[in-house]
Amino acid sequence: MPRSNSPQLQATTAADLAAKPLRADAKRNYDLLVAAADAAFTEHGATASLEDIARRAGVGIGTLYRHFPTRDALLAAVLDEGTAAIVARATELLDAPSPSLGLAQWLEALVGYNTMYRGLAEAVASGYFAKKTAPMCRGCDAIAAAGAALVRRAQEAGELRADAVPSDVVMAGQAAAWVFEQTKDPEAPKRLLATLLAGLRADDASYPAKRKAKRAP
Amino acid sequence: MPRSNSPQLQATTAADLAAKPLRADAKRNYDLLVAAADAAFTEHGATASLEDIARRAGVGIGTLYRHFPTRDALLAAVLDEGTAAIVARATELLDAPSPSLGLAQWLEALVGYNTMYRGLAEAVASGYFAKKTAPMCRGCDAIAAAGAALVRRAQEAGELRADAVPSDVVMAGQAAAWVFEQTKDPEAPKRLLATLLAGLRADDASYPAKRKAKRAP
DNA sequence: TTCGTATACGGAGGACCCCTCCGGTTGGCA
DNA sequence: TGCCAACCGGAGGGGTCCTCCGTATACGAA
Repeated sequence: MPRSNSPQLQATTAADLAAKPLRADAKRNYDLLVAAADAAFTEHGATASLEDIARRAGVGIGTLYRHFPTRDALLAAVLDEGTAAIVARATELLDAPSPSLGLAQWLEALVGYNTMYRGLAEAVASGYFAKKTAPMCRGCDAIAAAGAALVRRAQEAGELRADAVPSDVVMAGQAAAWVFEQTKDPEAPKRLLATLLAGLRADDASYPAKRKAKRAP
Repeated sequence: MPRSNSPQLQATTAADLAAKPLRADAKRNYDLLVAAADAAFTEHGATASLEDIARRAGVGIGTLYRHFPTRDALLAAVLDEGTAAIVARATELLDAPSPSLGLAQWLEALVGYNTMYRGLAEAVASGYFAKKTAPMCRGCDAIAAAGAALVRRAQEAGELRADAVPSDVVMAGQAAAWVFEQTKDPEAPKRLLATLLAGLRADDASYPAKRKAKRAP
């Protein structure tokens, strides 16, 4: 069911970006694997057994590893559609009337994305910091960039503290997703996000936050 | 080095709370295991191999499982001291001149606690929601209660929004620790905590947070 | 249509891990 | 000193990850 050569952010996996098209059987197995992985991840979370996924797909374990050398590669392929969607949503919300409200809406969407499978927030977050070669990286970078643009827009509109770090805001979205995974309470991430955004509002008078108050070296 | 029958919160493990004292060899192996586990967790994170821990302790795997039927039981034993300390710190900070500053300081300590081993934030957080029988639960409940007291004090002092959910604040501390695990940037959780506390300040004018603004069903 | 080969397949197998079970050992009391 | 409850150790079954290589097949060329 997933897999759709989305216009932006296509070529998520090595298979896609290789010029030569896959052989017919390879393409078939690729699709079977992605579908099976989606089902398994949904059922057992992002740590579902890869051998089980191969079994579900009716394919040898070797075939799985040939197509997806790494669990993250498979995860990235399965998430392809969703990743494209969240990035698209960001560019869409770049035109929202209220920049800060747009950011808030996007963060909520980000939580939804990171919440598709159990353990996903962790996998995605680690994608941000993985070496460039990691397959997850492409998607994560795109998401981070998309979020950062929203943050900067809100800052330029004077709705967000100028000293807020864009990547922090995106990371906070991940953290909110993580909180949901732990609490299983759908309201928990919303509350977290709300107070977080409140703390990011432009009017300063910040918390005790000892800004650059480190004692001299 | 760990293990100290701390006055409050003693009897963390089944072994402690059983009236009859352990036989000499059992006690010795118990201590060896806790020490080995501390080293292994430090080195490989909270998912370190239990068989490796038994090997380090020079003890059979069966002995490990007899003393600690569950990985969480072992983790709880190893964390014993730290748990007592974080709880003690909370009661100590209950007397801090500024309630909100006291809360901030405690949250920073909480991040430190959850950051002792990689993957600890996850383990501790899941302790909050585990069934009562889980060994981790005792410690987590104590921590949660301690944190909640600090939150309520700040609320009563009018320094924190009255509608803030105490457990949310503690959970946010866990989330900050998780963020550190991901980013490996020691400043990241501090910034997160700072904006969070800023968002929790008493003066309302909250974010777009559509409080109870759901459209009618 | 047939053939040759690059490409892809599958699963056995080694390494690791979890956890249980039970025959053997030992501490400590009578 | 002797006994036995308490304790020990590790073999073993089941699971997962990942590699490697002999076998099968898709498909372009003849």
